[in-house]
Amino acid sequence: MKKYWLLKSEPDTFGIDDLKKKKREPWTGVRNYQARNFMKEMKVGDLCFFYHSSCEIPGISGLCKVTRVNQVDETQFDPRSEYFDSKSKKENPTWVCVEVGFVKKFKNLISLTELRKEKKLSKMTLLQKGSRLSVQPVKEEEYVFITKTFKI
DNA sequence: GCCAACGTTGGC
DNA sequence: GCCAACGTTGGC
Repeated sequence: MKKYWLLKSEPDTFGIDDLKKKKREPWTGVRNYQARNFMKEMKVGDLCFFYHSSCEIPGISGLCKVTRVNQVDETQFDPRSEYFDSKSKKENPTWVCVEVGFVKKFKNLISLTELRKEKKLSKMTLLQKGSRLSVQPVKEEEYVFITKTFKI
């Protein structure tokens, strides 16, 4: 059963255009257990909305798909990385991630403001008050509604 | 195990 | 840059 997800990224650091250029990218830098656990649930072929956060117009910028699962996030072992984790052991890495591949960039970014206008999306995790998870599940109905409602 | 203090996220 | 909401840390 294919599942749907949403991944947040700051476009100034790594946006949909960067993924388009690189084609594939390991989703490193997640340092929240709940977010990591969702990545552990992902299967190859699952689709993920690519969300731009902390920027001028936050919103969903495109689509990507899971291309590899259970990847070790190497940044946890790099002392120069901002994601370095001194407590993580090579033989049992704390942080694992998935690799994602570019699928498409939406013709128009679906802004957070537009998403909030949709009553059918009111239960969406992204739109809940105080929701900061950088990796979150998206219900199939939500995925279908969004891809049908907006010109992507 | 509680909880205050601190750090981070992310919209505005 | 502000600040609300949430997560983590560490003393007790």
